[in-house]
Amino acid sequence: MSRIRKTPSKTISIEDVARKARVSITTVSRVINKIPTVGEKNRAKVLEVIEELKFKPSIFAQRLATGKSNVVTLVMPQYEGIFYSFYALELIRGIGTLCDALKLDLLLHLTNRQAFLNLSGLGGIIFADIIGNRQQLLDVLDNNIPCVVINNFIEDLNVNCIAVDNTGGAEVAVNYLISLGHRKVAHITGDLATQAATQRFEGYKHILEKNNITLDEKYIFRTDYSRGQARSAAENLLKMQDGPSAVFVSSDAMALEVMSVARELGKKIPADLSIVGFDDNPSGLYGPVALTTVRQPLIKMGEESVKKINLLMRPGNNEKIEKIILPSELIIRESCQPLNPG
Amino acid sequence: MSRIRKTPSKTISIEDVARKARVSITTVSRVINKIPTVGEKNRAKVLEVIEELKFKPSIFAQRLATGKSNVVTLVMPQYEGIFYSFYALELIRGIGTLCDALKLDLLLHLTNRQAFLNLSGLGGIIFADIIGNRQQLLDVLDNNIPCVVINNFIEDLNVNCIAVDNTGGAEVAVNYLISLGHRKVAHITGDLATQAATQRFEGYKHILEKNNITLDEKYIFRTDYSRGQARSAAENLLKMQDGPSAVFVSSDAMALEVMSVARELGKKIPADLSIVGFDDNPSGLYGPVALTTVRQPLIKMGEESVKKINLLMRPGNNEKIEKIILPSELIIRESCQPLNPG
DNA sequence: GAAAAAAACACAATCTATAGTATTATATTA
DNA sequence: TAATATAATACTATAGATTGTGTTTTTTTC
Repeated sequence: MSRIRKTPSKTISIEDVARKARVSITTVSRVINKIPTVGEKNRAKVLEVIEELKFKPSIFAQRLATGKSNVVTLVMPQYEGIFYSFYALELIRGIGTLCDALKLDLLLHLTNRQAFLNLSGLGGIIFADIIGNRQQLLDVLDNNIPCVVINNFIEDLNVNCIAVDNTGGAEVAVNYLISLGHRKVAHITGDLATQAATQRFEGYKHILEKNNITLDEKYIFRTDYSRGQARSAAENLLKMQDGPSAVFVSSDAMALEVMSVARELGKKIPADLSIVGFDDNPSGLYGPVALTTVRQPLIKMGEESVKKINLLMRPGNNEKIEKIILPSELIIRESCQPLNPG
Repeated sequence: MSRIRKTPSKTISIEDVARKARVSITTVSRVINKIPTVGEKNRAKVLEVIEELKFKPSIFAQRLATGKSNVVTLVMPQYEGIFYSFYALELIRGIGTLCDALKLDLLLHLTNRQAFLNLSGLGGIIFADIIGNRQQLLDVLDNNIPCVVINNFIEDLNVNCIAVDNTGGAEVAVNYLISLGHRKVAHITGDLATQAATQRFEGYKHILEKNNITLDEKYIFRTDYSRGQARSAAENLLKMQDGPSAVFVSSDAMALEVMSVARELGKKIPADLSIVGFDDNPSGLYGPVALTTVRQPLIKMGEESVKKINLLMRPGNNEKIEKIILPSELIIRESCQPLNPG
C-alpha cells in the first residue's frame, strides 16, 4: 500500500523534475549546479521542466547534503532612539547590501537578551556592539565558526575585530579647532567605561600636548553620553568665567544638546563657541547651524565585516585573524569659525 | 576500507549522542523534542551526553525531516537618509523583537534590485514598502507562502496588508489646528502618487468640509516629498498675502524644512505659523521648537505582521486574509498655538 | 504467577538534495 | 573495424534529523 502523505500539497522536488524530464536525479542536480557534464539536449529539457514546474531546490536539503551553509548571522542589541537607529541602520545597510551581492543569507538577531544561537548550520557570525556577552563569543570561537566583532576591540581574544579610529578622529577634530586659532578647547567626554569615549579623550589629549597646550581640567567635562549630563556640562561650560572658545564633544547627540543650551542662553554658534561632534549623525543637519563632526565609516565597517566573514566561510581558507581600524573623517560644516581676535 | 571524510572535524550528530548514551537515535530525538515516552533514566543520560558533547541538532536536517520552516523573510528596500533610517529601524525592531520571542528566524533581504527569493524553505515573507515588484508578490501567493504586505494597501489582490491610518491621522491633525481657532489651514502634500500622501490629503479635505471651511487651492502645495519642493512650498506659503495661520505637512522631513525656512525669513514658530507634521520622526525633537506631529505605530505594525505570519505558518491554520489599518496618534509638542485673535 | 495493558525503546523509511563511482553511449585513433 | 578515450548518464551512499510501526520491557490486574 502506498504511503499516505501528511500534506496533500507536496512540494516539487528534484525527483519530480527528473521523472518528468526522463533523466536521472543526478542529471537534474548537475544542471542546477551548472556542472558541465550534461548533454545539450538533456540540459535544455531539464531547464524546461524546471521552468514549467517552478521548481526551486530545497535549501535545507542542499545544505544538509553539502554541509555548507551560507547563512551569516548578525547579532545586534536592540536599543531605542534616533541616534542609535541611524547608526544601526547604516551598519545593517552595509552588511545587508554586501550579503545580498554575495548571495549570503543574512539572519538578524535583534535582541537584548542573550541571543539563542543555534550554532549548527551557522555559516558565520557578526557581533555588533555586543558587550558583556563574552560566553557567547567564546562558544562561537570554540566551535570554529567564522566570526567578526564590530566596534569592540577585544584585545585578549584571538578574534577578528573591526572598529573605527576613534583616537585619530578625535585628533583631526581637535587639530582643526586649533588650526582655527583656538587655544582654549574644551572636551565633553562620553562614558569613559567605553573604548570609544576613552580613545576620543586620548586623541584630544595627544593634540593638546603636541601643540604645547596644557590640559586644563576645568575644560574637561566627563559624562555618560546622556542628554542630561550633556546639558549640564554645556551650562557649566557656557557660563564659565574665562570659558573655552571651542569644544570637542564626544558624540553628535551631546553636541546638539550643547547647541540647544547655547541657543537658550543666547549664545551664538559658532561666533561664541565653535563645536565639533563625533558620529556624523544626520540629525546634525537639521538644526539652525549644521554641525561639524567626525564621520564614522559605518557602511564600510559593515561591508568589511561581511567581506571577512565571506573569506572565512570559504572551505580551506587561510585567512588569519585581523584587528582592523578604519579611518574616520572630519566633516566640516557650519559650527566652527576662526577664533575672534581679542 | 572506511570512507575518508572530506572534513576531518565532523560535526556532532544525533548519532554520536545516541552511541555515547547507549540508546537509539529515536530516543535522542524524542528527548530533544520533549516527547514524553522516554524513561527518566535514559532522558537524564541523553541530556547529560548532549551537554557533554555540546550537541546542537542541525536545523537543516530538522527542517528537511519535518518539512517545516520557521524562517521569516523580510524584504525591504534599501534607501538612504535619516528619515528613512528611523522608519526602517523601527519596523525592523518590531519585527525582529517578536521573531526573537517566537523563535522565528528572521532573514533580512535589504535590496533595491528584485530580490532573489528562494521560495523553497521559506516559512513566511513580509514585504515592507515594496512597490512595483508585483510579480514577486504574485509568485509568493502562487506558492501559498504565508505573506504580509506592510504599508502598502493592495486592494486588488487577496493578500494580507497592514498599514497606518493615514486618513484618520490627517483628520486628527487638522482637527487639532481648527480646534485652536485656525481657519486658514494650508496643506503641503507628499507625492500624490503614493497612497500615504493621497490619504493624508483626503483626511485634510474631510475635516475642512466637516467644519464648513471651503478648500482654498492657494493653500494647497503639492510636492514630491523632496526637500527642495518643501522649501519652495514653504517660501511661497510664508511670503503669501493673506497667508495661512497654520499648516499641515505630509511628512516631518518637510515640516522641518518649513521651520527652517521660517527661521530664515524671520518668522516665529508657532507664533506666526502653527505646524503639524506626520511620522513622528525624532529629528523633530532636536530643533529649537519641537514639532507637533502624527505618530505612526511602526513597531506595532512590525509586530502585527509577525503575529499574522506566525499564525499563517502554523500547519492547518484557518487564518483568513485581512487588511488591517492601525490607528495613528497626534503627538502635541511645541509647534502649534491658538490663533492670535486679530 | 499468568495474562493483559501500558510504557519504553528500536528499526527502518523518509525528507531532498549532493557526489563519488560505475556504467553506457559516443567519438577518436590506429 | 577493433581498441581506446571521452563524454553522458545512472546508481547508490550520504548528510542529520523525524516519525510510524513493530518489538521488548515493565507495570498492572485478576
